[in-house]
Amino acid sequence: MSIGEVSELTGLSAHTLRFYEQEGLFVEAVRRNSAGRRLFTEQEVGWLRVCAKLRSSGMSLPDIRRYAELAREGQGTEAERFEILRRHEAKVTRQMADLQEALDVIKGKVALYAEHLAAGSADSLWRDGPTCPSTVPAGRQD
Amino acid sequence: MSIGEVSELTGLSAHTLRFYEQEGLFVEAVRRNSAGRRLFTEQEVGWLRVCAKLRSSGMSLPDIRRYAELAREGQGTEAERFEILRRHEAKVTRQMADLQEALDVIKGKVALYAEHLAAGSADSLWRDGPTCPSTVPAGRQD
DNA sequence: CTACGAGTTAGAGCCGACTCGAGGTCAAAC
DNA sequence: GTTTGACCTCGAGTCGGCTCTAACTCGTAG
Repeated sequence: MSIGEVSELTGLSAHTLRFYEQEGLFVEAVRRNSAGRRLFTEQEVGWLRVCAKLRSSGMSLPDIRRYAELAREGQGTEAERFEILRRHEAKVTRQMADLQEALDVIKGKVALYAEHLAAGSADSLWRDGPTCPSTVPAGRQD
Repeated sequence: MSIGEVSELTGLSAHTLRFYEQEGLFVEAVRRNSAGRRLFTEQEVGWLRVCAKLRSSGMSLPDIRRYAELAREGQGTEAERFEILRRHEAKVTRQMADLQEALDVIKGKVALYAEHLAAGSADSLWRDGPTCPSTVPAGRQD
């Protein structure tokens, strides 16, 4: 497969694929054809898809590289690879919890605004005009 | 409250607080004492905590600034503030889904390794020595 | 034959959000 | 009266991960 095809299949730009090769993210050296163009295997596409997930969940390139290095070395490195994965799993789980916390705050504010806006539009049914300055309650609304 | 106290309370560094002021993230101009030092109110601490959540969930500084500007303008801007919040809520929800997808992939691999390692250690009970080269099965394990 | 499209390299540039450093002011403690 | 520590401003530096550019090489189609 050419770099363009792999780019299509993985959603990673050709630039990024070359960059990843340079960064040592591939498990095996990328093969080339007679003209020096990269040739990718299905297996590499699979690996790149995994890489994409690791990246999108915040694993750093050095960590992915380390993992790839271990996979390259093969047998005997499983324990460390496992460790890397478990650490990342924990990290992502934390991330999700943080995000959920933020989401709760945001939802709280959204609900507040929804209420406020509903009340506002109810108001404008009673009074006349949108610029009517109503009594502003104690706390500023931000 | 001094910048140091607010830093404590919000978890944002003093550098970051000054930076945020400069970036126009505060709803009102930050007050100063006679010596030119910043004085913060409880309200501002509350807002900064919200900012921290917005940031940690990936809202950009320009978006937070916009929101703060609208809050500063006060009445009549609620609808747009609401919109900003709803858009961000949707974004965070998407983020969580993506993260969950990545987490599923990672968990799948973790499970695979757990299995593999359990089998490996079972092997080493039967054979003698850790470097014994067993028959490598078809697919490379990465 | 030449134009096109898809690839190649090395290296520079970009972006957001901090983060840090230098050099200075001020108030209170010793 | 000087030392400490917390603060100030301004501007530069950092970081990761791309992203883009320029100049070049191929192989094929018209």
